Amino acid sequence: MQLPDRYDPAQVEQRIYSWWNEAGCFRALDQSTKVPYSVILPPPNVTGQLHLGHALNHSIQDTLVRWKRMHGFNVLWMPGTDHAGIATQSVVERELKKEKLTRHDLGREKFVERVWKWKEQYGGRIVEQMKRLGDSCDWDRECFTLDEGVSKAVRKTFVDLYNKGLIYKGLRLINWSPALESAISDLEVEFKEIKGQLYHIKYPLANGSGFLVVATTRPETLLGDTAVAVHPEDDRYAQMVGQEVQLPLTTRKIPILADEYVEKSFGSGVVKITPAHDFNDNQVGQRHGLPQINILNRDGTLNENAGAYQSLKVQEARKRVVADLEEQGLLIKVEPHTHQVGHCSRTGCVVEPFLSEQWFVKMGNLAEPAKRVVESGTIRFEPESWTKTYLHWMGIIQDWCISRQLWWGHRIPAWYCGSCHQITVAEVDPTRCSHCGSDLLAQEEDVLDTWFSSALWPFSTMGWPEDTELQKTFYPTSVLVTGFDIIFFWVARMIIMGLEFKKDVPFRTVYIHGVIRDAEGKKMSKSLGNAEDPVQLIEDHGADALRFTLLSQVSGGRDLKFSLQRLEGYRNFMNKLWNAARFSLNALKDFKVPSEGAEALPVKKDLSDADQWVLYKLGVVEREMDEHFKAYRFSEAASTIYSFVWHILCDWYLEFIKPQLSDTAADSGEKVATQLVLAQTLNRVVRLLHPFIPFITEEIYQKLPIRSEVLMLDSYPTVKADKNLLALGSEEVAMNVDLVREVISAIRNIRGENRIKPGQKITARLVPGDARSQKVLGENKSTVMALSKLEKCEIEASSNLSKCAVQPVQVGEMKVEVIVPLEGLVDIAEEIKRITKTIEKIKKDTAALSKRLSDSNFVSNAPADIVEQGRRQLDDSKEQVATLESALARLSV
RNA sequence: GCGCUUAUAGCUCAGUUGGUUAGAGCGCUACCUUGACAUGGUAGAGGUCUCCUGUUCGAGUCAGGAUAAGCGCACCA
Repeated sequence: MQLPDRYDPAQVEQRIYSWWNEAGCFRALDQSTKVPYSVILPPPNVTGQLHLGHALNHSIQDTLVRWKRMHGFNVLWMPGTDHAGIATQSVVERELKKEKLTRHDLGREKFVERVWKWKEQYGGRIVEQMKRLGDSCDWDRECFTLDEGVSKAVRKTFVDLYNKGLIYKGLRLINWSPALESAISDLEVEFKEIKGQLYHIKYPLANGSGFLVVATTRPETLLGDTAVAVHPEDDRYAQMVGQEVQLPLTTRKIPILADEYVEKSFGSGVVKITPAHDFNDNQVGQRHGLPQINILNRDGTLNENAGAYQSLKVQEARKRVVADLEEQGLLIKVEPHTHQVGHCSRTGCVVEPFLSEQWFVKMGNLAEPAKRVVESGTIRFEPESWTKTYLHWMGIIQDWCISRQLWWGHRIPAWYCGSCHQITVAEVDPTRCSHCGSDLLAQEEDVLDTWFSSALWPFSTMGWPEDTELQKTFYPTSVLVTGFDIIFFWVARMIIMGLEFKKDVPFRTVYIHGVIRDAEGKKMSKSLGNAEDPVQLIEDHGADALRFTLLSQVSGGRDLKFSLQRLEGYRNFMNKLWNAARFSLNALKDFKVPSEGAEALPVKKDLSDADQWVLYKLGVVEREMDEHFKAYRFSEAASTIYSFVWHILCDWYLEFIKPQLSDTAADSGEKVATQLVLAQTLNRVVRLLHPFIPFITEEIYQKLPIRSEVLMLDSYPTVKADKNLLALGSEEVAMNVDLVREVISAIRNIRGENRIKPGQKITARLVPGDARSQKVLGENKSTVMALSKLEKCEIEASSNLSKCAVQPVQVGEMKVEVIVPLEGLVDIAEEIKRITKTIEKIKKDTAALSKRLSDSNFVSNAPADIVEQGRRQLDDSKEQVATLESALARLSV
């Protein structure tokens, strides 16, 4: 079988994915004797396109899930999409706008129909993109937040919470988005620093005896003022408290009151109080029983309470109010003033505090148990530092405004009675008022905040409120993987709802990863134009390369910077792996697969040092991979296996075995053993890599002589499970091979530094300093010769350093002097430079050690083995320097 | 204001419980088309681990402080 010399992911990925999917590899079992492992995918918006943030989030989950699946768990990765109330409604409204229509022209029913049509047409797009990435979700169970089952769960939770008094409706000051004409929650408000103005305005005293100066950033809201306030202990104004001021531009007189909320030192120390348009003023108003005057319409224009300014937009009204004040001589000064202004996170418009009837969830009592499960460690954040942020937020939590004045979403299951005006809340659409029995019922127009249904996701997707096997098996889920930006929006609310309705946490561990930034560290966004399209990246370089790039940077929840160069680097790694497989398959073409397959063991006496070395290294790698995975150290795991493949397998092992496995090499027990080791190693390497890079590994696996049916369903290699094979590698032999490598590197170093052409055959003299080195060199002479291109290799007992390059080599106790006679080869000056440099380096490196050893504190207090180790090392270094100096002396003669 | 995070090579970052001479990728320099791979190979250059103080025989790692950058929450109208 001929493989192309370049790996082409486009030829592989989609074919492999369909094959897995059709074979049912992604399916979870409702019931099984296997240990369950479940993850719910944070449902992306149906309107969404896969971005790098998703790619990162999904790569982590897919890697975890594949790893667990290979460990024999019954794995459920639950996929789904979110109806995303505002986002989706906006998309369709924009579509309508092109037809010069608004949603009101269509009416609610027609509009919602239209959104469903849009969803049917485009909602699958992001799911298709997820498949390109390799997500091994159980697609048969895919959910949508407006599905019938999920909707049932939403209704049930709403009704339950209402009946428990935890959901209420009330006239409250809420955050209002004039662009959406809807309420939004506290979390949907983003504060941005705005350079505005602070206007100082005269408020004349009603008795005509003077005026107060009020400083405000929002002069137009004075039309809704119902008081001015000063600090109770402010001597400047003490005698005025209880009097009235004449509110400018109106005919109203409003009281001067005292409240601790006022800061004496800010501005003039006098604050206008506008209870209907400011959260702080609202509280002051409640304390003092002030009236609330709403001056805004739903669209952000001023209403009839604004008199002459009615129907102006806020900004326009502000200009006019300021101009009028100035004309009346009431404007004292205008100062530049930077302050934080709330903006709608969806539309970017300025959020208005707005008085309106909304539905709320009472959070206080619900938050308590949700705090406790994190405090007690029942739920663990990874990294742990997010615990503090979570608890802080839970401590200051406000009631959650859950009603939205939208049409797309879960319509609130509350009905208003036309005759008794009471509210009926029910899971099933009622025909009669539960209070008076009238059939004059009208359902609430508002829908629920999208996050309300998301909060139920861990169990609503598993069939709740029905009592399903799926829940018994998979709830609570094992781990939740998400970004920190939705800890409050989503994670906290899932914990609250899980505890309330399932009486158990929704997950045990919350793994929080960082945010993807561009190469300059800027947040990626469409508007900045720095967002890379993962689908394009997959097309250019393959999903595996993209996944590996992302995972190699996932460490401790830190943000990661995306660079194309790095992606190309890992694309190259895929090619390297591919070619290693290509070479190996060729070297194994006459390999006779033993009947034991993956269980087959080579005959111990036939194993070469290189074979034992690679098995030993593989064992170390497998142990490390296990530890890294368990601790969510993705970048470490990625780099561990990367360097094994490139720097152990390719750089050395394949080179070691080339002569033995060449087409012309004779058959022997040793060759068979090496072939078996190679076949086993390759098999284990693709298994180790599979969770990171599923496609290329499966493709290679399918061509391997030793394998079972499907890689993704094969087991994950662990030292414990396969101790027979890996036990054939020994640390002792591994050290021997390390010595051989060091010797080869030393010869190459001499060649390189002395500019000896690669084609130039040279002689090396190796002087072992001990019996073990002598034996090792003797047994591996041909390997040394092949890999350092020697014409002749002498192993001698004594050194003759005359006109020679020399390099001392040491591995553990084994010492070798590597000598290359230079007569007639090179300019001696180069070698003098090289040796001098080496001596300096050794001296510099051991300076600190030497100092430490001469410190009596260290010698008497440090553990004996550390001191002993240091002494030996210092002695060795001195010996090496002596050798080098001797060679140096003879060079210049 | 409260809280969190980060500072290691030119760049991007690893570095787990304190212990040999601090690592990788990219980039850079020189050489090499050697029968898996030029998306490659070999060799090399490049670091006062931000600073100060402490704990310790020993600190990139632990503690305290400073500086700088980033983020979250709450905010003075």
